[in-house]
Amino acid sequence: MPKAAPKKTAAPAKAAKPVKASGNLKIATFNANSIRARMPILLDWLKKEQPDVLAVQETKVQDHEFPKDVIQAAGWNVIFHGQKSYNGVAFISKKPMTLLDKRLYPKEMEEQARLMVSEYDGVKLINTYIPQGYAIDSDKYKYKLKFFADLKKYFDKNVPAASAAIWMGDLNVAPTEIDLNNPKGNKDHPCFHIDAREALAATMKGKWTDLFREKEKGPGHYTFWDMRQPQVFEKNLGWRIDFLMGTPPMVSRLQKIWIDTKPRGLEKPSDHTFLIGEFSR
DNA sequence: ATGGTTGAATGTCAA
Repeated sequence: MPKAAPKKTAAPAKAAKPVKASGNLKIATFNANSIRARMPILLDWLKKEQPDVLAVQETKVQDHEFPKDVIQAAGWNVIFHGQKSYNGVAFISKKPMTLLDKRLYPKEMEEQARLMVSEYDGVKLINTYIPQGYAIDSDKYKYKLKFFADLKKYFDKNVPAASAAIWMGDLNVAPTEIDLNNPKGNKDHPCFHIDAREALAATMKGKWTDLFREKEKGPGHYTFWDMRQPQVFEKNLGWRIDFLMGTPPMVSRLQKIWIDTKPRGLEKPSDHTFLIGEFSR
C-alpha cells in the first residue's frame, strides 16, 4: 500500500482555554428530563455556576442526536451514553473525561442507558439514573430493586470504600420521612416504599454517605417536584431523590453542598433541579 | 379520587 501523503495540517485547532484548578472541586448532578429541551437552562446554569463536572440524567436522546456541538461551542467537554426516547446519562466537564464503564451487565445482554462511570482529578465518578419503578406491584419495581442489588455488586467489585469516589444522580428514592413532603400518603409509592428505601440503604452500606445530610439535617429540602400537580414547586411539595454519595475520603473533603432551586422556577423547567457539592482538592 | 403535565415520537409510553 502506498505511503499516505503527509497529512496536510489544517489550521491548528484552537488551543483549549487553560483550565484553572484553583479553589474547590465542584461536582454537580441534574436530571434534565430531555437534554435537548433543557439546553437553554443547562447552558445558562453552566456559565453561571462553572462546575468542574456536571452529571446529567434522563438525556432522552440517542448518541447520534446528542447536542454535543452546542455544548462544546460553549467551552465544555461532554461524554454521553443514551438510547432512544428514554433514560440516557452524560458528563459535562471543564477538562476532558474518559468513559470507564457504561454497563452493569455483560455486553451480550440488553441494557438500558442508566449508568456511566468516569474519573476527574483522581476521583471516580459514577453517574446513575435509577429506574423509577412505576408501581410497587409491577415488574418495573422488581427491576428497580434488582438494579440496586446489581449496582451494589458493581461497587463491591470496582469501588473500594477507601478510594476517592462519588456516586451521584437521580436515585429515585427518598431515604427518610423528611425527604419528601407527604411521607404518610406515599408509603406505597415506588420512590418511598420500604423495599426501595432498604435497597438504597443496602447499596450504600459500609461505603456511601449521603453528603447533603452531612451539612443539612432539616426537612423541606427537595430536588424534584412533580409536573403533574399544579403549584407543587411554589408550595414546595417535593422529594429529595437526587444525591451526591461519597466514600469516606470524599466525606472528609466535603466543604459545602447545596440544592440550587432556582432553575425549577424558570420557564420550561425540568421536574428536577441541580445539586452541587464542593470538595477540597 | 388514580386525576394532572411534559417529552419523545407521532401510538402511546414513561415519569
